[in-house]
Amino acid sequence: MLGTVIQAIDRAARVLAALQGSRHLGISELGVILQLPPSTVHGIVKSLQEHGLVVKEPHGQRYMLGPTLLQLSNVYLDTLDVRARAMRWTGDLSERTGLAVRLGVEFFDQVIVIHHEPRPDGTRQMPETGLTIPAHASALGKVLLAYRPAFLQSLLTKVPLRSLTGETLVEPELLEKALVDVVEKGYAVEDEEAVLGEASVAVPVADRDGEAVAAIAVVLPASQQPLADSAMTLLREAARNVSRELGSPTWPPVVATTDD
Amino acid sequence: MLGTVIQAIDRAARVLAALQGSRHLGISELGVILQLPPSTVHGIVKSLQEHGLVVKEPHGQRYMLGPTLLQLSNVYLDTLDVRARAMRWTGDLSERTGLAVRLGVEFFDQVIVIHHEPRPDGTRQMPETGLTIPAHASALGKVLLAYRPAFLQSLLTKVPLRSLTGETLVEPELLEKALVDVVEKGYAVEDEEAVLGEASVAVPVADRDGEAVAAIAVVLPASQQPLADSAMTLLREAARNVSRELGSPTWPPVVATTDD
DNA sequence: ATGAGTATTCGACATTGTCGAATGTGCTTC
DNA sequence: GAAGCACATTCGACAATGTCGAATACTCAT
Repeated sequence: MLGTVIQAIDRAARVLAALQGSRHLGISELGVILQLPPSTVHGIVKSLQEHGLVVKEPHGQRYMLGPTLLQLSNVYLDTLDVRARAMRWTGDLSERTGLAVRLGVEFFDQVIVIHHEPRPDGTRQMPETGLTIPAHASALGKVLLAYRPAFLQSLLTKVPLRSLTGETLVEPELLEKALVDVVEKGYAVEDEEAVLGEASVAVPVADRDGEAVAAIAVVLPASQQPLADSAMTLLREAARNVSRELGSPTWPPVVATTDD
Repeated sequence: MLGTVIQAIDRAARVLAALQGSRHLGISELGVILQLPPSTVHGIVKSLQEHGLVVKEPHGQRYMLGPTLLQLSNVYLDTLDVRARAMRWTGDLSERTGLAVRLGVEFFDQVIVIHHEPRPDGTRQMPETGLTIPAHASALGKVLLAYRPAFLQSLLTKVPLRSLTGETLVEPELLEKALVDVVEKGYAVEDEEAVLGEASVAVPVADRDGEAVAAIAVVLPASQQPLADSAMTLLREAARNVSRELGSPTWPPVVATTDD
């Protein structure tokens, strides 16, 4: 059925995606973005509104995403076995390294953070759960690309790769070379490729098939590169512990075969 | 158009709602829940899957909610003016009271937490953003019911009201009486109505129309009722500060007229 | 109050979604 | 490994639904 989706549902999802991008949009604006007549867009938006998936903004005519998405996403997070098992270990990791920790999974050509432990220094930090980062520009993403060749293949159908900073690897050949390195070393480094001034190191989490299904990263200021050996050890231990709880026979994982 | 939604989109939303309830469901199970043939359900699910709104579980045939919901909900939270403005004040409130704080808005017959400040005592607490609570069983909800009569009217079309604990108010007359009290006092109390052992006190947040659009609650153990006067003052100040930033001409808000 | 821009309603009809039948897949048991 | 059962997925006919242009209503700025 892939390739033959229900058009009305596809269009509804594209309305949500447009609102994700631009936040507040009127019917006519959505029509322009989606290349659809206003009356068609109106029908879609009203149908989504009925379920709280979109709402009209409080003082105007434009629409925005709605609260049902928040409720559903809470359930999504609750359903993730890897997240539930990682909570304790990522918490420990953050406490013992003094660093923020991210747990990420594959999300189209990106990685999405499904759990975030802020730096345990008492400062106020923006919650990161739900943030998406291009896979090739993040340590989390590079780990998943390295251990999941199908993910890399899928990504490479979408060249040109986006450049976030001057440090982002956008040449496919350079990226592939870097990913070989990741598998050899068992971890990936991100050095200002996604966010200036920010570095991170990520390692894979393996499931019961022994394949990488997630990645754990610690985040540090770029000026404090490279990561201390002690933190590296704690990072690897956390990932190994999560992997063991998921039933993984081995750690680090095997590189998945591409003909899954 | 309310009442004449696009059926395919309505069905897609109902698939999401079914997965919200039961977490993991196969096509046949969804068919039973939705009263639709498996092949129809399959088309819907595949269309949602294309956009990451549902995924197949890692080792099985059943489906679950997908990561796109997390990304979209992050944007939803980011879009909320009241939340952006409340972040600082709820943070202060939590610090100064030593209590957990919730910011909630109306969500069908419930209230949904759009921001959560954990108790600032360094203990690990479950994140509550995205949690929904029946409106009549929570201080947050009772404030909104009291100041937004249309919300109460909508709720009362859905009797019988659900009982969560032996303390929950389920008689419409008792609830309405309690809500009159809320407006007189300017705050609502929740005393083990939603969760045994848990109490909270909530006050309204007003927007530029001078109407309640959200509520802020502090959460305390039921054994520590009633809330200290000092904390009560801090709670009211936080709500007033958020309201002022939203452009409210007055605080506490007026009770909205029912013919909005 | 007026006008422009936009949202919403309405209804004809073509296209799309639906759904029953057939086929394929996965899992359990022997 | 084979068989059987439960369930998922594919296929295609056709009816119902979604689409979209025209008309109407609403909102906002001047």
